[in-house]
Amino acid sequence: MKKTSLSDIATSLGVSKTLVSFVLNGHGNKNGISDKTQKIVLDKANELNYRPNHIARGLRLGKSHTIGLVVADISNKFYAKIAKSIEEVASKHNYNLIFCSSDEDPEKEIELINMLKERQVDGMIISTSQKNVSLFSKLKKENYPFVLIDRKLPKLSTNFAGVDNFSGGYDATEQLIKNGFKKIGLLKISPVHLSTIKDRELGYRKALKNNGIRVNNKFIKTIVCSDIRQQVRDALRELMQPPLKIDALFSVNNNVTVACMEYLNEMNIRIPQDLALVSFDDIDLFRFSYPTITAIAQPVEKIGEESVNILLDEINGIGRKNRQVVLPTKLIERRSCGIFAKENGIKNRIIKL
Amino acid sequence: MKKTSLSDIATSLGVSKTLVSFVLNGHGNKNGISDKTQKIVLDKANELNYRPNHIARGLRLGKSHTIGLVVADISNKFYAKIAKSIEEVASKHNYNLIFCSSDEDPEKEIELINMLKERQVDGMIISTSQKNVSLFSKLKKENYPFVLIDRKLPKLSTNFAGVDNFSGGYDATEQLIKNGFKKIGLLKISPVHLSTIKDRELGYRKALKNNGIRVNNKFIKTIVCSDIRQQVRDALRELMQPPLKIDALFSVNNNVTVACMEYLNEMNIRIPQDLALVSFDDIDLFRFSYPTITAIAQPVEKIGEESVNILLDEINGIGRKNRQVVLPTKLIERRSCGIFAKENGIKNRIIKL
DNA sequence: TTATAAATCTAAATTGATTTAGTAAAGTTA
DNA sequence: TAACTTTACTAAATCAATTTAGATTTATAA
Repeated sequence: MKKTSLSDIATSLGVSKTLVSFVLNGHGNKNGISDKTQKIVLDKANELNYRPNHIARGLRLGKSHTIGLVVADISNKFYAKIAKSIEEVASKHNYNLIFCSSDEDPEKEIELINMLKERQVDGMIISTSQKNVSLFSKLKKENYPFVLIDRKLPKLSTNFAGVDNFSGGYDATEQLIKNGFKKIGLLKISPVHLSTIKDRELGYRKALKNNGIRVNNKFIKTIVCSDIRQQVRDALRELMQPPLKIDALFSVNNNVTVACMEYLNEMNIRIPQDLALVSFDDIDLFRFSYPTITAIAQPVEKIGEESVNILLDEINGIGRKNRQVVLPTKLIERRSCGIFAKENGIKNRIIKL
Repeated sequence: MKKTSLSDIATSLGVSKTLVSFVLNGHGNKNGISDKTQKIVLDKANELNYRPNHIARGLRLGKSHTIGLVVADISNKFYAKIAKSIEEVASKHNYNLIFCSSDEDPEKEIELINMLKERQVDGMIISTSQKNVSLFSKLKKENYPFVLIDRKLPKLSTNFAGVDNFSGGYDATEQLIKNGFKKIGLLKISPVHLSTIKDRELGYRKALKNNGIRVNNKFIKTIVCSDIRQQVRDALRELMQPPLKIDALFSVNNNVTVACMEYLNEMNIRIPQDLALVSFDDIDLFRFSYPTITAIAQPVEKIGEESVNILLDEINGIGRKNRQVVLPTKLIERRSCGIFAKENGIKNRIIKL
């Protein structure tokens, strides 16, 4: 059963393709096609179960009505949720999504973006792993519409949708300080050049400083994202033993946090009695884990929504260039940050189950 | 900066498009293009930063090198993981993915499949919500390559990749029986016509029967998927009160299980002391929750992998039709099913933290 | 009755790549 | 040197739609 094309309809009715195209696109009246003819065409299209060939139309119009989405890691629930929200909003506007994951590999990201260009996507939404600005300054020069999400490039002005990571890092750290902790470690994740990681660390440093605590650089460890499990083990081992002996930890990434929980559980190190914990990114697991985990929540749906809106505006030539939407984060207080510390005194932290 | 096309290269070198096409597709030698000319073309393509227009090529070749993926619910971690694995395997074969979620709506599913056809995807991978067989028998008649995943249609022979849900349901139930429970409830999820749900229930029934326990239909409740939270509450309330008073529960869906945990926690009903629990689908959360949750794990990566392989084989006209890959499930034993029941006697179930 | 306007409809170009069926020129052989 | 082969290349059709510029036909007005 061959697919029905415009010409099939035209031929079978003995009219021109032009006429059929006009009618099916709703331009019949505008082009003075009689109502009778319009009905005949519509009926025939229906009868033959006509479906327009989107590729042919795309070629002719130079538009694919498709958005490319490149996330850094689709297995991360944070990005999965953003992807879902982007898909939803895009499909409301009749745009489709081609989605891909760069797996934090800048080279793969470049390849993916080239692939998406070959596929003539109308625009892209990207959470970049690039250190260098060149990929995106080129894209800007080519006038290719794109929006960065989550991570921004400090040296380049682009469209952006994400959160205020500095405040997030600040709030997380301050919560621990408020609860009486002073020796607060920081686990960040490589690549360290990412704006998100950097800003969260700056927030951490500022919070300590504002509360009269000296930053100890030995308390700050970097986890390489390809080997989270092992590196978290090593880092925690060092951080928790003398001479460092931290009593609280701020983890800037949910995958790192989960690895921490795994290790701590294995070692019978109690949260928060032996080590208090605050994580960036609020994932489902943190509500149900033992103990529940205090986290900095990001408005994921909102980020997805805004990014699509900005992109579609740019595609349609509406609005200004280089729009930056920076959304607030929210601290979700749970058990892991030692919320009972104050009541019971630091020496004798107790939590209720 | 306009994009470079084949003609641009041809014109700027004063040769034909044919020649350029031959060279860039590696058919230069086959078509007797001299090495010198080939080099000139390659260099020029490089200089002009030529990228083939995938849409134009797709139109000409009648192939888009794109696979459409329709899942029932992308926010379900189970499908998210399958999607990731499919994307990975597909991209290895140079295929891209357009992914969409039907949100368990059969009408939306039909629309999505039509949309994917308009976009000329070379094939589709679908976890269907259809009750009716007609959509897919039509697709078969049209010779459109597709593979069903997770859920199959008992009345239609198609390509399929998924697990043995009957055994999964059987194992889950038997585990509870082994641990001394006799009043075992079942929470299934609507729409109930889905093969997965049906088979899991059959497994549950068979396990009870084989162990000499009469099936009590009042122990079986259906949760409507659009209102999981409330319906789980109502169902559990009824199941746990006299006269039913179940002591164990088999939940056939991870979202339902999470809702159960939430409710039980709220009500201070202890797992497994007051209610033992086994869930279908092993998600991260179950490893870290309090208590940890016994679950029937599905080989998600494998399902994704197999589905792509079957689809690409069909697209390339290799292999037989209607291939069915049924993979085994695996019971992951954790705390929630009362693993200490036997040691301590049923009257005095104790778990260690 | 003829010019003009309005109402309907169409031929052909276009989009960017692939591919079939060639051509032209140079080289080889009888 | 005519006939053939080989080498190196190209014109034009094709895919399925959209759209510009115009062609008919009919109706209206002078």
